[in-house]
Order: sequence, then C-alpha cells, then structure tokens
Amino acid sequence: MIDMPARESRPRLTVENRPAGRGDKRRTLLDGALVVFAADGYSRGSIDNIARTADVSSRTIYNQFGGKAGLFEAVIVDSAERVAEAQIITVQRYLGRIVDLEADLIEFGRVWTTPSPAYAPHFALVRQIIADAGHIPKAALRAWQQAGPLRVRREIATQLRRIADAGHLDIADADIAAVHLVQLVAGDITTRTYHGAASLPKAELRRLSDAGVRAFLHGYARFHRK
Amino acid sequence: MIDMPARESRPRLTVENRPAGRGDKRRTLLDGALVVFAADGYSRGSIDNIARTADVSSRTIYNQFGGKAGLFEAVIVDSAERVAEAQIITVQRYLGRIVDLEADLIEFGRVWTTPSPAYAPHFALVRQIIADAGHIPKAALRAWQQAGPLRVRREIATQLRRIADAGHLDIADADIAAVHLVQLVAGDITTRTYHGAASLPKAELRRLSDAGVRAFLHGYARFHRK
DNA sequence: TAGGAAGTGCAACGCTGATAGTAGTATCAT
DNA sequence: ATGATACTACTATCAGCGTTGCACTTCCTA
Repeated sequence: MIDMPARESRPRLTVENRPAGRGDKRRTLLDGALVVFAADGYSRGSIDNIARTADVSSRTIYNQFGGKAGLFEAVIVDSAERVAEAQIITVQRYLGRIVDLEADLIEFGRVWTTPSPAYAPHFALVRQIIADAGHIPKAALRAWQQAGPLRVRREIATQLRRIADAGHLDIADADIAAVHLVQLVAGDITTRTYHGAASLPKAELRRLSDAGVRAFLHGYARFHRK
Repeated sequence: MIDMPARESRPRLTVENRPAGRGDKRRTLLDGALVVFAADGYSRGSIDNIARTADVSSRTIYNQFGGKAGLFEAVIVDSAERVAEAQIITVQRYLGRIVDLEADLIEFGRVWTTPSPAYAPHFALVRQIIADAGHIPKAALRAWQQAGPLRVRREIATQLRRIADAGHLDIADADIAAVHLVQLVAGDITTRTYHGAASLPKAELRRLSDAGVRAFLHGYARFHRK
C-alpha cells in the first residue's frame, strides 16, 4: 500500500470501450500493422507502435501471429488480397464492355490512377516489400505475388485478350501487353509518389494517364497515328 | 588463460595491408556503404556492418560523415551520379545517331536491360530510397533526384526530341515519352528483380525489352501497325 | 455456474545498434 | 625531427526493441 506506484488504474479509454473477448482483434491488428509497416517498413515498424496503433496489447500480437515475422506475412497477403479484389472489379467494369476503345481505355486509366486514400498504405507497403524482398522468405513472397499482383495482371490480360480477339487490338502476348498498359498508365506515378509526398494534382495525373493510354494504343512511330 | 575468449589478436588482415594514413577511406566507405544499404536498407544497415564491409574503423565513419544519416545521404548522391554518367553515355551512344530507328531502339533496350553486376547494388539502393522516402530529408531526396534520375531522363528526352524533329518520331511531350520508353523497356524488370532473386535469363530479358520497344513505337491499336 | 478462450497490463531479459571518448600509431609536409 | 592529419582499437553509454512469463479480467459456451 505504501510503495504503490502513482499510476491510477485508468480504464483503458478505448474509443468504444470494446469488451475484451472474441477474436475481433485479428482484423484490427491487420489494419493497424498495415499502416505502420507501410510507413516504416519491417525493421523500423515496431511491435509496440503497431500495438498502440491498433489499440491492442502487444501480447495479443504474439498470441495471434506468433511474432513480428508472422504478422508481417499475414499483413502483406491480406492487403494484397483486398486491393486485388477492388482492382479486378475496376478492370472488369471498365474493360469488360468496350464501346469506344480509346475513350474506354482513357476512362480506365483515369480511374486506375485516381489515388484512393484508403489504399494508399497498401501501395506504400508494396514499395516496402519490393525493397525488402531480400529479407522476406521466398514462400511468403510467392504467396503475396499470387494473392495480389499476378491475379490482377491475369485479369487485365484476359480482358485485353478478349478485346484483341474481338478485333480491336493487335496483341501477341497478352501478359506483356497487360504489363505495358499498367506501366504506361501508372508506372511513373507508382514509383514517384513517395510516401508523405503530396500526390500530384488531379489535372497532372489525368495528363500522364491519358498520355500513357495513347502511347499504349498508338505508340510513337511517325506515320502510324490516325 | 582459462576463460580467455578464443579471439587471437588478428593483425587486421587487410587485402593489401594498406597503411593508415591519408583520406583514401572516403571512397572505400562510399562503396562499402552502398553495398550494405542496398541490401539491408537504412535502418537495418548497421554502422558496424558497413565498417566491416569497407574494412574501416566505425569511428572513421563518424569522422568522415558525421553519422549514419550523413553517410547515407552521401552514398545515395554518389551512387546516383556515377550510374547516371554511365547511363547517359549509353543513351548518347545508342540514340545519338539513328540509322534504322527500330533496330537502334531495340539495341538500346537490350543494352539498357542487360544487368551489370557492378551496378546491381545501385538499383537495389534505388528501391530502398523509394520505399524509405518518408524518412529521408526532402533536401536529400531532391539532391538525389537531380544527381541521378532527372539527369538521365533529361538526356533521353533530348535525344528523343532530336529524333522527332528529324522526322522519325511523333512526340508531343519528350519528357513523357522518355518515361514511357524506359518504363516499357525496363519498368517491369526494375520492379520485379528483387534483390537476391536470380536475374531473368538473357533470352527472357531480350524478349521483354524488344516487346517494350515495339510497343513504344507502334502501340497496340489495330490497323496502325505497318 | 464452471471452464475455457481471448485479451490485457506489467515487468523483465537479452540483444543490438548508434554514438562518443580516448589513447595510440602511421603517414606526410615542413 | 616535429607537428598535423587520418585512422584504428577499445571501451562505455544509452536507448530501443523483440520476446516471454505471469496474474488478472471479461466474455462465450456447455
């Protein structure tokens, strides 16, 4: 009673004073860890920071994911899955039915490059993964690829193949064409939009995206444009 | 004698037992730090590891660069400068005099994508910079951009502009065209060649590069190919 | 109502890593 | 020779971080 530390037992003032209980912490943790890992990377992103961000005891991380490595691998696959699903829907919506090829592609490009704040951490995390790949287990890397990038690329390739077979495009290798389309539309932005940097103004984004689509369609050779 | 650690006083076996003396350690340090930072990034790359790699006392790092941050900023600018110089020479050599546009571009692409082991750490470092940009001072980031990527892009744009003015290309914005060319030729490789991953086989590299050049020139629109 | 599962706060351990001081040594210009 | 300069080895400090054990609380279920 005497040498009681002067630390009142604050009732852990949570936003909604959620009850301790069933496994709803897993989702919360994946979201919080995504934000931290995206901003700080694997080694700089500390367990304590993640626990604080997710409003969870750091002990829970070890109970749920075994440790930092397990958490990271779960996060990258989870984030890849969620964003891939959203992107695939976008691809199907804008490339699924073509009426005016150039107009539809331009619209697709603009949507593709419109930065969604909700997914910003995901793309930052992708940059972390690419930089840190040398320290991520090959199995985890492969799982991530399958869950995200490859799935999206496959969907784009499928749509391009279909459009080509309908006579609107001249495509030899649909996978390569899919990569080219994405690179032209968003490649530069993806690489240059550093975390924390103010995203480019809307008009500039549109200008770059449109130019990418036009290059995808017509290229730069003289006497080949319409 | 009993609990003596089994660490004999090795005479610091240097490759050439270089004499302690004049400031030739700066170059050595920049090279060693490049390798370590490239592989491990800023936070994981430890001063001790760098000192060991460069065969230099860790104290020298503080004497020469003030600390970890100073060393890092010196390294990224130095590496960017050196690689940019080599790349600019390549650009001038292969785009400086055009005889057969498509053939010359294809040759340029193949050279551009041929992985030079000497510069592998540089490109890994670039990925680290992009991922870690949120923790690098804006001034350092700008200095790096100016020393490397922007300089190279400007040179490519200049050549493309010249080729276009000679009537061989149809280019509205040479800067954008330069970005598109590089993205198409090497964009996918740059992003996918993770550190440590075995680089793609030569034939595959050529296939991707050639396809990029063709897309750059002709695009994918039907009825526009020759 | 008893038991188990999930979660929490806390303290502690061990390790790594950045940084700094210091004394000694080798080299070079004067 | 001498002093300045560059470098080194060694040591110490200080902080941060991953991880684990422990006791306790809360909820769900049987």
